[in-house]
Amino acid sequence: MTRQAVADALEEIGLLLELRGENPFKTRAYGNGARILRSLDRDLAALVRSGELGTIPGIGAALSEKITTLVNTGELPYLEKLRAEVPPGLLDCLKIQGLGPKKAQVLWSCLGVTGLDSLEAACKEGRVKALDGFGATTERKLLEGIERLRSQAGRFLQPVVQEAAERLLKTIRAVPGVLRAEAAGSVRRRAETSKDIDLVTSATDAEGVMDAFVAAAGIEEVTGRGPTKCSVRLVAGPAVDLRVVDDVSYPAALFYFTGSKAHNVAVRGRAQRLGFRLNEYGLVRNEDGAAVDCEDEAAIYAALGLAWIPPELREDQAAAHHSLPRLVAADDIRGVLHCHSTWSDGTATVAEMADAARKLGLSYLGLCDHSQSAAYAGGLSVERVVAQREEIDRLNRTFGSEFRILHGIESDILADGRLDYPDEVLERFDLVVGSVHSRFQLSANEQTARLLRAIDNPYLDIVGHLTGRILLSRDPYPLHVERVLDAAAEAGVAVEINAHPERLDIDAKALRYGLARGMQTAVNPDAHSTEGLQDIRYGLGIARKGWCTPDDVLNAWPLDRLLDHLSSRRARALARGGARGSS
DNA sequence: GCCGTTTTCGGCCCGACTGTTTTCAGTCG
Repeated sequence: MTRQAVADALEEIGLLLELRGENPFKTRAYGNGARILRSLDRDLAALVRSGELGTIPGIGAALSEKITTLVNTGELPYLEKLRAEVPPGLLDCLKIQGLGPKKAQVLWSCLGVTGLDSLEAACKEGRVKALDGFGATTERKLLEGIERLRSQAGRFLQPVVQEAAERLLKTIRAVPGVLRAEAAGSVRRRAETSKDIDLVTSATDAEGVMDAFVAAAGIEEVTGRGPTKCSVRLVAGPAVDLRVVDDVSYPAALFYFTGSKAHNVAVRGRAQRLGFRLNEYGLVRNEDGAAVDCEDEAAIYAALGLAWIPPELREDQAAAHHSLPRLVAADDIRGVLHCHSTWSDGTATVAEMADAARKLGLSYLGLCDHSQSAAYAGGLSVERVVAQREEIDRLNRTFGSEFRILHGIESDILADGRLDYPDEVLERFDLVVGSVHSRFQLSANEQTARLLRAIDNPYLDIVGHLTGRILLSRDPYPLHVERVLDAAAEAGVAVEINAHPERLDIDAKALRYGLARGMQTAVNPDAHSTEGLQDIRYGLGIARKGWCTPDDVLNAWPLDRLLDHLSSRRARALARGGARGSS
């Protein structure tokens, strides 16, 4: 059993125990265990074999034994027993914002709620508001929550679909006779979430490819199979469509199944105007019915007088543009800004994070742990800020010129828009990220005023996760996004692309709006572990979808340029603030 | 359930907000 699957099992035990009303510290121990496993950068099976599991802080005798059983046998009787005692649908109910285990337990025991359907019925019949501790508002919010959950059902985050696609492609490419194979659809376009996975391949032996495909690991059921198309559903949830074509048709098929629908319509329209017909099998000249020889996608675009359009841009009007930007790519990234360490809620030490960044070939690491008002995340008091600085200075002396840790902070933006340290503390940081972590329920005007005041603070360098959204789970808070981006562009404050796959905040559309007004950005992994640094690839997808060039991205700049920018930006902002007599 | 240890059991991150109350419990970050 994989580390991820074991972590999921521990997490589920924690939730089931909570629903049974167990000691909260016991349930938390399972949740902690799941988090520890997810951020572990060692081989779990090897840890089990060597008996070192119990030496990991947070993993004691009980968890160690259960993890060992899961790894060795793939099952756990203890978990099966818990599952039998709690209705499975009750876990779905916990995904509703504002409904925790205590209330779910009451709904189950008093009203017989066992899932979203029975909860919806109970709400509509007014039985929920009659319960002690519940009221009409709660009942209404539960119904809204059910509605939102249903509207997002069947969508999956990038780590799920990207990794499944890569794994299946590896299987397909290993089949004899396979010439080309790629992911198409929303996965290739790097959409924030995907409904399903589309794979396109060219092969001399379609049957052989499909045989290997349906035999791949992680497939729950085969839902359809014909001569050119095979559909399956994965254990992880998403459906996968595999299309096998001959190699001549491959470029057109890849183009067609990559979409988006709007992009295909635009390009087909252009083809029509130029006297061609474009479908999933190829590009055909109308006057003589001859197929145009296109050995790859670029040739199709070229035949229509267009440069090849990167899949990330195939959402809107890209086909109407004559020149496309040189999009930022993984190779451009020089460093990371905004990640955490054990000084606050990260799982790796500063030295470990720095080491991981160096191994990725990066030349700087902006460490931005949580600030003092983030008590839940172990935010740094002023004294600990000073101590952390000493540790960072000490480490920097060991690196020489090839690597540098920047001492930053992720400072909470308070409800009134102030940052949560006085200026004399803020000025000591190399880098200040400001983020909203509380008071999401302010009105759009209040939230906007809050962000605008933060942007006016001369010490703020980067706005963190602008809208607070959590994909598939929490909507953005009300905010006049464009007004905030206008102000950030004006003040020279960057707005990050939070690269965590559950956030991807800001989104590509807002990013493009800001960039067009001169705003800068940074692709920030917001990593809480060494592994989390890898999330930068999801942020790059958004950057590219937002038409972002390397010049727009602070962490695509060499360290010298970044440091010059940060110091001159602050000097300008202080001069401006001084002139206005505010701070 | 984990940890640290006064080696047998008590403390475990904590403050703010919401909706329900009339002083608080549940949820969240």
